[in-house]
Amino acid sequence: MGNEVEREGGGVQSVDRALSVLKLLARHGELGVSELAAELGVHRSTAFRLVATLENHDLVHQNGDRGRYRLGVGVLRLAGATTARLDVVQEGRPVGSRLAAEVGETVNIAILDRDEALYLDQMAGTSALQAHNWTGRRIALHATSNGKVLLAHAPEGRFEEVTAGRLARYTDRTVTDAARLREELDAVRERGYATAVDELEVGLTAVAAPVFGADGRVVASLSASGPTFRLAAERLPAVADQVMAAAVEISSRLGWYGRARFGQQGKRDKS
Amino acid sequence: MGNEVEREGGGVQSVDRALSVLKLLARHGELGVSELAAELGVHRSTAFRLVATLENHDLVHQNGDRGRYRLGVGVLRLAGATTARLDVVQEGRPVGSRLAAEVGETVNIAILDRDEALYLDQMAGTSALQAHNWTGRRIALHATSNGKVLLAHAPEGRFEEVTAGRLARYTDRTVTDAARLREELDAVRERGYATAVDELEVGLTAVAAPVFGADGRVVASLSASGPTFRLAAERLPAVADQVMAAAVEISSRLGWYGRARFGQQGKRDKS
DNA sequence: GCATTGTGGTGCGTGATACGCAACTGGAGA
DNA sequence: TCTCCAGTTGCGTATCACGCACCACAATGC
Repeated sequence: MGNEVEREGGGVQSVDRALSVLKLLARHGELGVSELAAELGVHRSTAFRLVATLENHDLVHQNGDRGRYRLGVGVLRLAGATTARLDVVQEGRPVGSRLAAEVGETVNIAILDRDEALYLDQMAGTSALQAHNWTGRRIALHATSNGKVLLAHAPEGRFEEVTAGRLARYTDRTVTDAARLREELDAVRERGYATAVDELEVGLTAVAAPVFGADGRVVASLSASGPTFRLAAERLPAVADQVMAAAVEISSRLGWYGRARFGQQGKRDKS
Repeated sequence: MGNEVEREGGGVQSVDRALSVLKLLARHGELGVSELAAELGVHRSTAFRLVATLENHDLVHQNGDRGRYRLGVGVLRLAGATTARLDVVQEGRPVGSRLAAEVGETVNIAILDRDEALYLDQMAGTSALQAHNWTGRRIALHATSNGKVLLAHAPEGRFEEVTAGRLARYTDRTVTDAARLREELDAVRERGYATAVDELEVGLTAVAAPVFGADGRVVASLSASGPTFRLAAERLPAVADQVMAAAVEISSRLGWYGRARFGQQGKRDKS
């Protein structure tokens, strides 16, 4: 066949196409059979059978009787199972909850997803003011403490990708200069934690530390965040110590036996 | 047409199998190629190619180099797009936020997902104590105000399914008697709202009202919830009015022009 | 240490199957 | 009413996904 479209997915053709349908729907929100067919480069009937199969599994949902298609609740069911099964979340939740109770602030767990931070779980603190819930959100890497931690430990090259375009400015304290960001990331690796004060939102401060997997690579970031007036500059180092300790404990639960670089010996998890 | 009514997945076979893989992983958490092949009733190589295709789209993730498979972050990406695109969430968020500000309590939007309530979105209230975030959670129908609303307006037969087994008890005020639950659901249809006081968790009170779609059926439930001492019995009717008004506004945004069909039980064909 | 058993992973030929075609249906404008 | 364009569906055929056989590697047993 002549115009072979760059076989991005590889593997089983029809499955590949079906998953592409999901991605297209994620991007465009709502598409008709003909539009999908055009995007995939297949006949309308083929596209129809793909969405019909997806619909049988509740992964897409049709508007009205002969309407267009959009993503369905089956996706949400899968997502619930995904976060519940992810090691980081499973191991991180009890530790994170304790940390939230200790510092009295909201605790988040985030992972690196492409060029953004993906927030997986959130544990509410005890204090009055609570941040908006971030679970499932994806936020730029340069404006949050979690993002800085993840970017600081990301595979080489990611930094260049992120800083290739312009860095979005959220407040007047957002770091938008690539050189300054690089310096800060160096400091993050050095100290073992990152901070973000009024950088994503005025009045919001956060501290984050890396969580290591069994292979020693950073798999997630753990943060505590709250209003800047409660997380004042002089309190940050102390909070950072608590966050780092919690992050190390999660790491050890994930099978990380690496060196205790930050002066904290992780408790060993049997099994 | 017609001979194959039973084909569970129907449609494209390989896609059907791939989606079954996702469901199996959701249920079991972690499976190897051979286990998947056994579950699907196909050859190992076939199962392998399916997961490989899924992996190319980040929907599954392999543990280690030759390890087992589990659901991947691609699912979370899709889920983010799903909730963002769902009509109920899109139309409900502004209204829900305003409601949260008005009553000062946490507002949730939930839909009926099989025999559970699926919480789609949450808008934080202004008050001190904030409930834990429920977005993405799935909770039993008989113990929350949202669940009661959804169950009260669910297709006939759902009630029997839910009450077929034993109803889980969460607190000593949880309704675990099917007959009493049925009475309460009748009242919910009558009044147009549901309440749950200390039924899921001691100290937690909620009020919920139905959201109607363009076709007049209940598509979601809107609730306000907070600590019982703030949502005392004498305040509940007033809060319920606010919640119902907000629910009606969302309904009208969804194209619902009818009047609330409170007390309508017409769809019943009991035999 | 070597065989054994099991796993994930891979070329290859072939027949089931998923595809494109074309005709159908039903709603929306003109 | 006609036309147009969308989502569907029956059908024959060539494609492509399947099972087979086999490989590489790890973890067992002896």
